[in-house]
Amino acid sequence: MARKTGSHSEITGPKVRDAALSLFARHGFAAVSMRQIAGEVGVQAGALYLYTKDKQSLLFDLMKTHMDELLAAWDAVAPMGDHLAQLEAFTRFHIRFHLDRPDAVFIAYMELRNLTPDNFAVIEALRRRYEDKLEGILRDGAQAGAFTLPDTKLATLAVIAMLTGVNTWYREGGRLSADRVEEIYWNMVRGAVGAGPIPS
Amino acid sequence: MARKTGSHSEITGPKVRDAALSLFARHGFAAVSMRQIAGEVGVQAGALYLYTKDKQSLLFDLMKTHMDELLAAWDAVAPMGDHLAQLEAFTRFHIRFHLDRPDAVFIAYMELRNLTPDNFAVIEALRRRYEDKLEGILRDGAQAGAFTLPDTKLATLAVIAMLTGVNTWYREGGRLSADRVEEIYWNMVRGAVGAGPIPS
DNA sequence: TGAATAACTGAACAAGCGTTCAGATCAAAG
DNA sequence: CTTTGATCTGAACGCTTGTTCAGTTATTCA
Repeated sequence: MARKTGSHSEITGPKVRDAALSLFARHGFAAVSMRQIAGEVGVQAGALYLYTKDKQSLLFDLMKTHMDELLAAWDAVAPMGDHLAQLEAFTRFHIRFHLDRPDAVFIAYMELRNLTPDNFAVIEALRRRYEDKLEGILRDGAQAGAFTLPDTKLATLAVIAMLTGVNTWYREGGRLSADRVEEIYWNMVRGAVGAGPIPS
Repeated sequence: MARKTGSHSEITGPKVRDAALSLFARHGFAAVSMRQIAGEVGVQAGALYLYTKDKQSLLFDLMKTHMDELLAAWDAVAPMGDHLAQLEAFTRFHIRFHLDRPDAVFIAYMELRNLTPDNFAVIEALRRRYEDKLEGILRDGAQAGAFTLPDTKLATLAVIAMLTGVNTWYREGGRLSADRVEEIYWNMVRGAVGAGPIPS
């Protein structure tokens, strides 16, 4: 069964989702046709509309699911320890989570402008909520003297930009393992927030 | 005169360039039609082909010009001082140059996948050459003991990602001046590369 | 086996795409 | 005033787009 009769609001068929994710990431939303997606699934274009209301909903579903998973995954992991440990946990979590889903991350960052205004507002709010997780850690840590930050908001955006950047170059089986990348970036993040030298 | 008879290789008409730059940045290359660009210029679609060979060349020209200007601007500014001064100069230059041309930067980062393989190779090589400027500074500085870097290549990519990220949130007339942003980011970069505490 | 419903096809729709080109229009030069 | 060449129009080209839908096939359940 593709859907409950008369409703498209539930989860889009996994094969359709996977095909759209991969194609949107590779060629961009606007450059991919419904017929290409259908071809990847092994079906005619018309059949896609049993799984999704339209092309826009397909994009929105992908981005919404990604952001929901991101927030849920962090909430499931967010530690209670000292400020430095929290920041380290966030750093490692962000790198790992993003490296595990390069296509979804790519789409979530590059296709924002192809969302309708309503859909954009939803995704933007989720992105903001995620940023706030890090900003909270940095604010509390700065207040407690664990970090030295001239501007908490800018530090938040700078750290996220730096960490997300890993996705642009990391390739599985490359020179460095994901563990080693985490390690190296954690050291750079620690320095950027003025958290003192590396403990021996 | 739009062009020398029989050749499209020279500089694309400025009005066409500007219209394409703005539209590509706002909606994406694939989502913008030649008719939209023509409408912005105040001309019929056919007239665009007096200024550009085809849509792909229009995109390539924009990206190529941007990268050429980026490299030329750095070469015109690159200082000779100590390693820390060089890194500071690069940091400030990168932020300033990118904040001055947000549309071109956006296109150069987002539309790489819409280039033909040949055109992509050209742009990619220029991007690599720019990265090498920073990597040289970091390598020399690390060797001289001015920086503490576990991995020079990763530090290069991390710093560039962090700095380019400014473009995603900076708006003229906002909370912070470009000068102040440079200042704050320079402190974070200094910390990330292990260049010691802020001098009083 | 037969009935019901899910899953899908294949053709059609109007609209828009990049690109070409014969001809109109315009500006400058002789 | 005529000629020349740049500049641009407007229509046309073949093709692709997202989306719909009547009709066919496959699967499930009694």
